[in-house]
Amino acid sequence: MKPVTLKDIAEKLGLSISTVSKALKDYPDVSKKTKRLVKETVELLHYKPNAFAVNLRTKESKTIGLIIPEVVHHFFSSVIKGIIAKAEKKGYLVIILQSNESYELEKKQLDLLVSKRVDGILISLANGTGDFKHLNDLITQELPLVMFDKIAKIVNCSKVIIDDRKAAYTATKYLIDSGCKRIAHFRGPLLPQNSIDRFLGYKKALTDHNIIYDSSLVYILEDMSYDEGVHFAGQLIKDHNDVDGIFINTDLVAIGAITEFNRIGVKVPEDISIVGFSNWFMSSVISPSLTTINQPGYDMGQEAFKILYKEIKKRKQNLPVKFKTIELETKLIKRASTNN
Amino acid sequence: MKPVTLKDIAEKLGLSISTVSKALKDYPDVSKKTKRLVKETVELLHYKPNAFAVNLRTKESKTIGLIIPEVVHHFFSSVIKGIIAKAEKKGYLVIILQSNESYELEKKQLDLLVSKRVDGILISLANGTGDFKHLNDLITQELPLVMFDKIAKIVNCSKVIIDDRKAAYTATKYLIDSGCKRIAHFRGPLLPQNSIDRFLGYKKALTDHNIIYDSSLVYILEDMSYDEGVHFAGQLIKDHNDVDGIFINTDLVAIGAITEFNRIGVKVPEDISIVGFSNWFMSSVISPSLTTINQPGYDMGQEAFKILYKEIKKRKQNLPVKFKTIELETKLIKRASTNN
DNA sequence: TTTGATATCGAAAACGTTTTCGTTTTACCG
DNA sequence: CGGTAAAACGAAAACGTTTTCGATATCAAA
Repeated sequence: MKPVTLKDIAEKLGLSISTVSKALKDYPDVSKKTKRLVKETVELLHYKPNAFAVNLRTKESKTIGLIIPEVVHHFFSSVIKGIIAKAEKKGYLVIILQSNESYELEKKQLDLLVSKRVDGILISLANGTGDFKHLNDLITQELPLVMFDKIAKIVNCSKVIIDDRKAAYTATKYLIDSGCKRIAHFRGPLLPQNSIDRFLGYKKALTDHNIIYDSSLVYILEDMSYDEGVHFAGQLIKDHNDVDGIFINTDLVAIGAITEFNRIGVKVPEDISIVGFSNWFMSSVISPSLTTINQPGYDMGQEAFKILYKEIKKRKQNLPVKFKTIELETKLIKRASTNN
Repeated sequence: MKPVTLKDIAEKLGLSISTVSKALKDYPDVSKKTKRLVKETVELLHYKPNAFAVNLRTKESKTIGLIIPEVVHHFFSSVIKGIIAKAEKKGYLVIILQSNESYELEKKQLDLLVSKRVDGILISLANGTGDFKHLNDLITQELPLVMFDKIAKIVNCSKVIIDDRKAAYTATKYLIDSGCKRIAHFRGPLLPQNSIDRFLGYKKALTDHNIIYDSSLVYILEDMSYDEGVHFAGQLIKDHNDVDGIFINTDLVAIGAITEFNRIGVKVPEDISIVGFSNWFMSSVISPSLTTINQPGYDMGQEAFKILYKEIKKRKQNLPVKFKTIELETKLIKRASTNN
């Protein structure tokens, strides 16, 4: 019941292992006759090359690693889908690991992947990640690495991102244009670049339109959950009864907020307008439906893999690789949680 | 810049490769002194065992494969999370593939995984899968296989499921108990076992409560999407103006239906009560919130991996494995889309 | 000192493939 | 038929580990 090997085929055909191997890879120094013979026998015996041996010999696993903060998440699962779709086309498999937004775990997972000797790594950073040695180590090891969405600008590798700052600016400006004068912001934790950029976009939109920035209107959320949305919506109303708009870092939180406003009788958008971020499917369904920024998860996954794939190929041929950053377009999706 | 190998350590220490290897695995025939020495040098040189070589030698990859119909799906991403959480604890990595509800693709992905020589496979069947040869082949190859959620009863392997029939019965009975007399059913495609079972549960609940089963009230959906929910909700109203309840195969469709009913002025639950299935997060948020059956995705993932892990261990020791089926509890979540 | 036991180590095969390089066979031309 | 070039094949090393089994070193007891 042992699996069939090249040796078995060679013996059955009275050939050498080398010839069989070469026949299968269409080497020019094997006659058409034997090639045909070998391929027939391969079919017959259901031979499958032993991936372990191939890996060892060729020093590549045709496998990449993917680390994301959280799997149960509309945006990230779209990314996953984009990645495995593209990867499959190129003959790569994808190992998925979750950092749970923890720096320690992220480090451990990264280590796991290099031990497994994946050919490259895609990563979206955990909120807890403020130190980047583990990533820089990869780069000095010359292991292809591409960061997407939650990136660190300081790390020298390829990246796939959106312009969070611009998108946040657009979102906030839309609130201003629709008549809001006093606009709050529910932002994410302090470390991640995207929550910083979204905050900066929000702030710039205000000052550009002669609205004084008031730091007491900015709420720092920890885990960006539905429950936090509920909580801070209530809190906001207590703290500031004059707020007429909120730009919220992520849709899930915005949905929590809308639910809470519905419950306590704050009318959206009549009393308070809301713009979210990411365009979760849910956002089109909640009532009132949520105006938000569309974040192209699927495309981001595809692009990230495409870059990684190119870098893997370059490295294999010992060619120099130059890192690049591509920025994907976002779009404001206007719905019912804002006026007009 | 070559990676450090056992040989490097052996040379540096004037030992043999065998001794170094054994020192690292705490063989009893290596002195404490050399063990310490070896381990120090391992730290010093940052030695990491070459996984390819280990795989080849030990004939195992410490990797499992996971095939699901669709990644961007609340239930399935919960399952994924449960699986990788448990797998990580046991030192296993998870390769995820997507069948896109296609039988052909499912077969191809399965093939990919066996070529990669994963140690075991977890699978939830595609809607299009009606033939099971590809699965039975795995079993004769003695490759551990565990099916979950969307299973085939006929395939002889371990399974993790819920009692779809009972759950559907409960859901339908709840509609009846809350006063519905004429209850429609939006079911899934014909092949998958769970859409069959849910239909049977629905039917039995009706007849057990003296409601005549009317096949014209059963709508067969193809891809279980939000859009289908919208479409069939409209259709139902046209076809039967006397319907006062619907049991819908899955929450996403139910949400489409609710949205459509809201739009065309059919009141839920006053005019029509709705019960869904799966308990997507979204269901608690839509208005009216959706009464549904909770399906424990995370637990299902964990259980599935636990069984697979045991089977892998058994096989390794050449012990006989007996297949088992575990059934997880479901729960009716009462919300606002039903009376009372 | 010899013996036997025990502790410590190393040689070597094996896992299955890829690839280089040398050897043999075939074909062709003079 | 001899010679040469091309075509077809095979031997063997290499990838880095694990593990068996035999070899050596150590030490106590006789």
